[in-house]
Amino acid sequence: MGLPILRYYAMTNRDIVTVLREMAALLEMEGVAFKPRAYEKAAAGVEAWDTVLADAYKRDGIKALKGIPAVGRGIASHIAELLEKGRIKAYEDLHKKVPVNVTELLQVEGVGPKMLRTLWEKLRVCTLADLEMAAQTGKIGVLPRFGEKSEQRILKSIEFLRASGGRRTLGSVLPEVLVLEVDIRAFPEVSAVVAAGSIRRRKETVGDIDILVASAKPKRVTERFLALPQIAHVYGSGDTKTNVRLKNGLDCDLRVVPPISWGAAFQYFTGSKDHNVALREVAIKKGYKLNEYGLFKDQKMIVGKTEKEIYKALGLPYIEPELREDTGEIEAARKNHLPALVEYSDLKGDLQVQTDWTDGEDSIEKMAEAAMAAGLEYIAITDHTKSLAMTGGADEKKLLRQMGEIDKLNKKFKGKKFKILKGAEVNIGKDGSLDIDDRVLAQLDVAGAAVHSHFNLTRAAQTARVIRAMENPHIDIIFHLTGRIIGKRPAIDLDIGAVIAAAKRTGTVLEVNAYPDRLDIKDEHVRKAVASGVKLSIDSDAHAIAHFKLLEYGIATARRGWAEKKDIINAWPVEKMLKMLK
DNA sequence: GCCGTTTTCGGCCCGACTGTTTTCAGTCG
Repeated sequence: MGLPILRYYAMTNRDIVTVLREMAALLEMEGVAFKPRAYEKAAAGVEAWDTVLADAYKRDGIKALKGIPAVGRGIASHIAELLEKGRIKAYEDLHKKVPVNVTELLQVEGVGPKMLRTLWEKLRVCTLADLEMAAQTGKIGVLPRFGEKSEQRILKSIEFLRASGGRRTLGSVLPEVLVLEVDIRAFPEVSAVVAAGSIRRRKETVGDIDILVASAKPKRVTERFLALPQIAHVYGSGDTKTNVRLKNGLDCDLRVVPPISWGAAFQYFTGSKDHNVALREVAIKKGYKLNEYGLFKDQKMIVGKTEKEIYKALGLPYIEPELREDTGEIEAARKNHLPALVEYSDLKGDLQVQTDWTDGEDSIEKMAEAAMAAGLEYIAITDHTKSLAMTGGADEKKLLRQMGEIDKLNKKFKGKKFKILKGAEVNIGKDGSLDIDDRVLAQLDVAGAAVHSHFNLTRAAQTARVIRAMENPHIDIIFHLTGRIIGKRPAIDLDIGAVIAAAKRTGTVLEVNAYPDRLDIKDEHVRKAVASGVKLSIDSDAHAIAHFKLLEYGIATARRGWAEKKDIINAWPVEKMLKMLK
């Protein structure tokens, strides 16, 4: 892994974040006060900022950098130096003092900046390989304030680090978590159990599982938990807090709290960390102290039983978990401007459904029946088009034939409150052209278009291509705009601002694809689209009857992007929805 | 180094667990 200072050109936001994080750690090693946290916050600010800083800086200079939250004069000038020269002198000076591979080594659980400093001073540990070697040869256990157990723990952490490889999609984790919840709920001493953390906030990927339990007998609960068959390794376990690795490779925290503190604990362990920090600052300003046991005035507990009463005591309305990312929700709450989020029960239709006419598993009729059973009132059949030959993509003739089949089925379903709409997932070519003739597109109820190839064009080319598809007078929706597959394929390089502006101008809807590996467009793009007045659809992209339940993940993504029912066209009745389309 | 419903100076979130300690520093969330 090369150090960031070696990349002289094309400095990405990610590179900047990495350098700022390293500076935070290096300052911490030096024992410098407060600065580490300032650099951490600035790194988080850049991470959440989605304009390309290299471009913004070229255009607007240092001003573009100081607009980022938690970036002030000092760090802005560091970033500018990095963008211009590919290096930061202050970073290099720090790195010279303790020349270790900070980013790599800090991934080792239980190893922090202070330990790294000692390990370097005494043993010249610079890399993960150095650390492993030192631990294996017993050199760490004999250091002051280290011991046999520290050494074993480091080796175990390195092993896990190599084995796991990071976060998993919410969709792949949630079903397993629900099983775990059921198992724990069966303990007789447990009065409540719930997965908090990023799972409750419905973040698209999950790094670990936070299970919160209310019980008056924490020791007994912990014993039972540690005896569960899902557990692979115990990192640590105390009276109220236990940390384990599950057999599925994920880490899991169990916290047991007394029922009286349930609300405070639920709030605290739901996070996000940044939301909590901001909330505690609100508490301090009001002369309170907020922790996982309650809201306190001096030593006296004011509230703690429910989340609602805590927010209320802080002068705020309840904030939905999906909003708790410290991206303006506390400010919005204070002004009573929180969005009325689209609800999980709000969807009336699904506008992207594949069938056995192309690469789906099931017939149009079966998909329709499954959608009805899922409580929907309409679906659009959107099979692939001819460019996707491997799926048996439809040409104009096949589409017309399918429309006839849909007419027949709609007659059959007459009397039920359900309608099958005629649609297609039209392929967008390299230049933005479409592979279905306009005269046929005009006959569809819902025409979606999507990118399925040429993922590596330049930003300008990708952006122009998608906008050209939007400008077609028949294309109603762009499906899975960026084409990303989480953890496997990066998003195509798009100027999201330009795409959203074009969607607004052309009256094109953007899809929130609910498939857990896609979630495309993602939460922050939803927020931008909504802010620009662009309408969205939340679609399952179902390829089988079981897939309608995936809509939940799309709704979660829309909620995380502050979307309301009025922004989601398939939360509307079918007539109103159709009227909105081109 | 950042930031402002007390503030352009003086603050900066809070608690559990571990290991190596005889009272606490380091790490984590």
